[in-house]
Amino acid sequence: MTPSSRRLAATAPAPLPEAGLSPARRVILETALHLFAERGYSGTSIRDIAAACGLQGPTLYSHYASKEAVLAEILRIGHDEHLRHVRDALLDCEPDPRAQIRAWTRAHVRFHTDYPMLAVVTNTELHTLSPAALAPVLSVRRQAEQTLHDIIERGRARKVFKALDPWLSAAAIGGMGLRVAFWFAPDDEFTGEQVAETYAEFALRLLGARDK
Amino acid sequence: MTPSSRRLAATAPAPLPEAGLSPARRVILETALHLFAERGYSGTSIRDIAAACGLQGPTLYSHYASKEAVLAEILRIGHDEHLRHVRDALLDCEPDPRAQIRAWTRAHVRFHTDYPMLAVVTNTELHTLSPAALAPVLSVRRQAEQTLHDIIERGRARKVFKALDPWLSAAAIGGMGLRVAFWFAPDDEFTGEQVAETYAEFALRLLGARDK
DNA sequence: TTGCGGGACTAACGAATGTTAGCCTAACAT
DNA sequence: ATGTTAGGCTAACATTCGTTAGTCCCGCAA
Repeated sequence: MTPSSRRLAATAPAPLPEAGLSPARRVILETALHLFAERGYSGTSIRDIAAACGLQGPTLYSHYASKEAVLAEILRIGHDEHLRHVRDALLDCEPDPRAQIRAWTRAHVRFHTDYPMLAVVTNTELHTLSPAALAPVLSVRRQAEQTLHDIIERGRARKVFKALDPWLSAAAIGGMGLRVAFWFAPDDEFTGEQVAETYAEFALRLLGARDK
Repeated sequence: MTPSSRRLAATAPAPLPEAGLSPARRVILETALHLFAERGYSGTSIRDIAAACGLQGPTLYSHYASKEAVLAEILRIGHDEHLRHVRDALLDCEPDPRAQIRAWTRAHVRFHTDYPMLAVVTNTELHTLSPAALAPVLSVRRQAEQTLHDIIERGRARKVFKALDPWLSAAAIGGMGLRVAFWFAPDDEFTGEQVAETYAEFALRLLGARDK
């Protein structure tokens, strides 16, 4: 919502939450993530990425088979991390649907505040992937969405939510969280925690959650 | 939120809500809009657009000075139409902040359901514009946002909203509406009207609106 | 000392990019 | 008939694209 000449507010990518990457691969991935987030995948050339790493273009092919392979790994890491966020949040959470919505939304938002570039690329460049590379990523995505749908359905069945349409409720909660990645910056007026907390309350209100 | 191999659900652009376009320009703009929405600006070549119009590449330069000029006009139309939506909605609306939030959100969402491709490009490719071309578009964007902020502030002052942070509330309402353009399709389970109506209710709940 | 592999390099390929220049045709008002 | 204009064409430009091939160098194990 906040207009600016930049595509997203964050100015540097957070370290990738992925173990087992060789140092060279890590540098390439994080540099590519930075450029993809700011200029988009098609707007970034292999030579752009290499130059920002202090390398020559063809050198990247010692580490990745193609430009698309770089994007595919970024998208995989992004979706894995998002799913891990929401799954972990639900694991240590009371079984009350209100607590679960709170936990899910907080985790969802925290992913977008803590990894804004990863989140932006994850959500804007999905379509760029070839169908073969896309399938496993979409599967992870669906799992994260399913957890939210399940919580809403359960809350409705127990009459703790006076939700309007459950599918639209999930779309709204997911959508408002997605957008955070574009305007959030670490040195903002808000901390990631504050945004997450507030959005969790928004989600509960939106679902018509009964007071505890 | 709905995963698919396509970037957005809509399959064809709605006719551009702009009078005074020569027939040739209109065809070019709508074709370019279609391609930009699906593949992005950088992922679409001037020859792609021309071919989809049944033309040769260089012919486009009889109508637009550059590829960027095509995008600039699309973005201008998109932002103008969005602002017109929310402004018109507020004009025939009672002065009650609840009615105004309802009207604003409905208009916001309707823009995204009725012109999904325009909305997607408008929100995805803003950053691609050069600073000179960007400035007037950003100005329009700010006006639309300001109307929402004003309503929220007014509702808080009159104690009809028990809003949490007003800026975050606006970001959440705007963000959940933005996202609609990506999953909405005209032959969906929902009509645009239903989505708009539901999201308007979401907005009121999110703001903690007192019952009338 | 030798062998080897990781990681970097340059040169080069064919294709595609945005754009310019120059020309042709059909329609229409004078 | 004439001039004008809108709208189209082909040829060609310099540049950049993703990618491949082949080479070199450095560190380390045998």
